Amino acid sequence: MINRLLREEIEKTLNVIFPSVEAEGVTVSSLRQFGDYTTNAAMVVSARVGKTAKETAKSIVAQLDKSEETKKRILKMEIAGPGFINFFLKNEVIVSELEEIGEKAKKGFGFRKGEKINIEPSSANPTGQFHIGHGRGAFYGDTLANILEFTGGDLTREYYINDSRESNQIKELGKTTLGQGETYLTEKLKTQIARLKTESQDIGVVGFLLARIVQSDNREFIEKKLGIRFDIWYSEDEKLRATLLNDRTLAALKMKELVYEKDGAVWLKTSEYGDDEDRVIIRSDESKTYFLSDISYHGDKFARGYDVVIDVFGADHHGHVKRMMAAKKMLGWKGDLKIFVAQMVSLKENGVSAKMSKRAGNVVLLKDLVDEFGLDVVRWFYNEKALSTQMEFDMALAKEHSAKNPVFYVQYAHARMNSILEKAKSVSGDNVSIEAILKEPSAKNLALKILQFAEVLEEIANDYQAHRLTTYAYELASAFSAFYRDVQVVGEGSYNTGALATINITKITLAKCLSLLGISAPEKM
RNA sequence: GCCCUCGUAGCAUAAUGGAUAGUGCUGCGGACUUCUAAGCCGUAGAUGCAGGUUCGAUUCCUGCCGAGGGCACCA
Repeated sequence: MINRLLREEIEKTLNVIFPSVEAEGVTVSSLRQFGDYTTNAAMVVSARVGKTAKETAKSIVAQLDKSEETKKRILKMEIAGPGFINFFLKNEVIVSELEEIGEKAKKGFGFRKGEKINIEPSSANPTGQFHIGHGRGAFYGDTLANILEFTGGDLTREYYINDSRESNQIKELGKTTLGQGETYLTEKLKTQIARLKTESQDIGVVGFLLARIVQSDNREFIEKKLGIRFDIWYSEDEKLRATLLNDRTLAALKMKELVYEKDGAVWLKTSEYGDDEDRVIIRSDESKTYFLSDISYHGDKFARGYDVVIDVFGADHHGHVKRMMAAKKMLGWKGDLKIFVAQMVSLKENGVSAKMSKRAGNVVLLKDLVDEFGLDVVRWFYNEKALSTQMEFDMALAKEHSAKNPVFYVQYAHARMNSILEKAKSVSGDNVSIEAILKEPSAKNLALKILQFAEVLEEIANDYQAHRLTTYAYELASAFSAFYRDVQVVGEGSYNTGALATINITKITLAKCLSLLGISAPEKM
């Protein structure tokens, strides 16, 4: 790929003229006047080599000019602004790159080749249904997993079922089931209680059995309604409690002298490993805390040999990041632990922000969202925002705007491409090359946008900011719209071969974007 | 009080420290005899405040203001 090749060339160049200086990136130029690709390498490096940015740029360009690899591909290089080096590609190079992207968009990229990656979204409690807050982890995690897989990763999508009968949540659920309380009680829960068949009066047992029903309903919702597949449904009760893994974790921590007793409870010395304070792992009533389970669980994940373990936490759990990182250090887990925090989703009604509160009855369920707008709109809605965005959700406004959701723009572009490809089947080609078509600015612009697909995927594979893919998909659709406006593809008796080939690659690329986003790519609309 | 996030136009948001802060909705104004008008073209409108670092700051640092979240032997 051309940006990688240029990057390597610059790296080599810097090695020659400024040894021991790191290379910088090459990216698609923001504006056409700045060439096709651009690099800020000279400006970044200049301070370290004690020259001005422009002098540095001149040296780099002079050295690049000597390279056969560069000469073959670059029409010209310009030094512009404070020291950018802008590259203008030969059209033949754009064509070959385009064809390469067309192939890769089918087969995948290799940025994360061979890495074993485990990803787990924050799971819903076993006490109720998915609300709009849960959508973030679920959709973001799914899209990110798709992208990491498409860029070569060996992915395991995992869902943690926190169904331990020792947990207080489960006990509360049991009380509610037995009519001893009303915690978590909703109309939905009442129907789930009605499905429960047990004679037991033990709150732990009853709560556990009810949680199974709730979790099973949630699982069905995730698979059928959200269309998200998981490779592993990891039951806390089966995998951590029943196997005594929690006990072994505890023993290991004791052996390493990482715990102490205080006030009848067992504490973990997390504060010595970057956490704000020490944490209880065994309560004074001898029951285990959730944190101990979480340590066992993550230890188990790393023991399974993942190079990278990714968690998506809800914002209300962000305090857990430090303690998990502390646990990783303590136990020396090999591999990367990446924890992303999805910010809160709040409600807005009549222009006024409101907290989502089950008690106040103003919870918006994810199910209702999908029923109202359809999965494509909902997935786009979540996928277009960074996890760090504290999004506000206004149901009334969403209804008003859903018909104008950008997802339709992108899907419409795809349907149009398909329509053109279909139409061309009835006529013959005129043998115009892609290179000839590139003389049209909007065609060249579209081609360069397609080349950017590799760049976007590489960025996401590196920094996990999966929402960039929606931005890219929109830009690609937009570049196609301009192309469609300016270039007649199918004429009276023939079609333009180069233009049709361009459309074909565009369609493959756009369809791949949509499929990675979990959104359908309709053939017609 | 302490800790973590976040503050970008009327609204929802984008921007590995880069060139003129991108996009959608809303508003205003256009074009239709043509491969799908769910489309196209034009126009208006934004980085909370004050410093600092840098050739260059929406981005990094400090303080302030504002919003959200967390500070349990709940999860």
